[in-house]
Amino acid sequence: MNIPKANATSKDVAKLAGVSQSTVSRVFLPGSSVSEKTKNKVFAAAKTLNYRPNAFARSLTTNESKLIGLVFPDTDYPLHMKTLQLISSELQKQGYSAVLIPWQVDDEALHSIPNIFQYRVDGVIAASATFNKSLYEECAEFNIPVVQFARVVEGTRSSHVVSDNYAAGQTAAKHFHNNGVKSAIYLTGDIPTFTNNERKAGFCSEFESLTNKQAHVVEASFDYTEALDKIRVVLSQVNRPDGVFCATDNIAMALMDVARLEFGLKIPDDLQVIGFDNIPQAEWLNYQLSTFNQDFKRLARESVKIIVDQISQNDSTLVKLMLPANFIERKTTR
Amino acid sequence: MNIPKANATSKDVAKLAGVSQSTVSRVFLPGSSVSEKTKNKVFAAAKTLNYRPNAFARSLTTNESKLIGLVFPDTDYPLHMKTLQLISSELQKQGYSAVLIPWQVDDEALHSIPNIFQYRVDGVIAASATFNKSLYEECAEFNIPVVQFARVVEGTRSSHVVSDNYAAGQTAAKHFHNNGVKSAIYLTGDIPTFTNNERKAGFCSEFESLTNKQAHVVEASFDYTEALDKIRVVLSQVNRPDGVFCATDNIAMALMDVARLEFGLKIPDDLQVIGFDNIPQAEWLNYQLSTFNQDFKRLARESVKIIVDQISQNDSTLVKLMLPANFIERKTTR
DNA sequence: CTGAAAGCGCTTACAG
DNA sequence: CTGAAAGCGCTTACAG
Repeated sequence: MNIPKANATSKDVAKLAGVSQSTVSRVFLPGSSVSEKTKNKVFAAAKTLNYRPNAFARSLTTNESKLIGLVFPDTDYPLHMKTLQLISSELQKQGYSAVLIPWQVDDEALHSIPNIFQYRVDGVIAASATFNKSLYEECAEFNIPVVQFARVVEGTRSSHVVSDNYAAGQTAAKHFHNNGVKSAIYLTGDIPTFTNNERKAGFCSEFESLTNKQAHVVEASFDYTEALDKIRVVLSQVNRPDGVFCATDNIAMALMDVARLEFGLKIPDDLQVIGFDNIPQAEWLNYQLSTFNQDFKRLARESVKIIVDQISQNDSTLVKLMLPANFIERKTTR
Repeated sequence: MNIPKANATSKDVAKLAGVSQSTVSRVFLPGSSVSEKTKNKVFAAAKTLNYRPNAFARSLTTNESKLIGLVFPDTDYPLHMKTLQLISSELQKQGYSAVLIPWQVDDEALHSIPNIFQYRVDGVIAASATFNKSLYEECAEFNIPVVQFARVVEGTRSSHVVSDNYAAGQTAAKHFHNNGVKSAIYLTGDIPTFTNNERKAGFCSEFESLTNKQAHVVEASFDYTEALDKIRVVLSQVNRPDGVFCATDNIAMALMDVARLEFGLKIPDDLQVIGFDNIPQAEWLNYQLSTFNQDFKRLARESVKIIVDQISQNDSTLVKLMLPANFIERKTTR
């Protein structure tokens, strides 16, 4: 076995196959007119030399990189990995690859962005809710389409694919009402996001219109440990709530732990809980949390579709999709 | 405000600044000799035109892409996101960007790899334990260095940075012995990995040499739900174990849930549990799991350092690092 | 269907 | 310190 040259070029392949370099190029371009015979010769030569077209050289002439920038969150939420997984493999199906744009909120933002734009990504998928707007401006400046995944940063104009958070909030309120909840609260984290606000608004307005009572909003934290103290305050109140809709499953679990372990409350008898996200822990024996499931697979597919369409058709139409989030009833509601 | 041209080139900048194109190029190359004066002229022009050097064109001449392929796991384990985060920002500090190589175990493997090699990544960091060897072979063929992060695929020759799993296993055994555990088992998942085997070996051999009793190994699943039944079998045994070292925190939590909720066992009184990974849930009120913490930050830093060194010095020395994993004692051990 | 040639936007010896 | 020119490995009109 002879060792193939580390990096064969189309020229090398051409020489070995006895054709011109442009012919080799055509062979690797889908839809070009090449005879079966030369095609086979070229493939054979390419195989011998272990040839792969150089994507950089291609980008230089075609002016598209087939690279999508992926802005991803800096938190450790159990779902994000799956998200990345889905987006990235969906991208691959369409012939694109994903370049990571890590986004640290507390970073000297100016540094990481320019870096990434040296690679001329064809588009950006943003799966982070908490980053600032400079990225959007930067993209606009370079005419790079961006689609927001499962969230929308306020004050930005871009396509997005999200779950219908408002409707989810309404559904939660209806369930509480049907299950006899008298005093409800919306327990949320400290960072306001658009999708979270939607959930809150849907929940509060629906609960009020149904019961004529106001659902209070309590701001704790998206971090389990940091949320604990606020939760203790809530459960110590004289008129303790008997129904809590939580902004995330994570918060819901903090609530359940404190309620059961420190206040000796029974769930759902003394307290009904609904979460949001359907993280893996939601179906654990100890939690069995009623929650909302987002269709991440479809969210991924749709956001990739949008970005690819915008790139290939050079169409800057803003697309905003809102997919239903399904209520999963488990054991924390009656 | 005038709209800057979407994609200014060094030529455009040169014209505006009144210098040659090569001078512009030098200005953006660290360590080139350019006078302060022309440097400023060029920077000004670049700013006006919103110029960014085109990384693809650069790659074409320098023959390095400043891109690192990142193979990441297909599971939803809570730690992986943090891992990605750390590696990717560490990479950024060194002037590299990360391209995602999603790895589906059940994929027509041949399809996704070649795709990625069209981008000529300078190196690969593999953070997935379960993928097959073709990637390694592919990398070898193209002379691309790879370093394995926190795991090692058996039968591959490549650098790696891992925690000292054997020592962790020993530590767990010592703790059990000191705490009076009489009957110990190692509870693991279904997919054998090198690091997991190390943990098991360290635990079993140490427990035996300490107590003269054998520690049994039970194979359940890395998936919470799938692990449940095997756990029920274990706890139903006549001589139920009083100490279980789990391959992951995830399994440990499945064990705790079943033990407490279905068998009414008290932890740590009736059963002592040690996990591995220190996932966020380990410090939740309901678990307070004693476990081992891997220094992911350092693992990330070291693996990036190795890959960058190998690239820049074109040095193919295999580096194998083994960092200590710290035992975090919480409430599931006495 | 195929080849020769120009060009994509850089870097890098080579002169000066 | 600076400029003119070659070259990196492709794609893409343009001829034939």
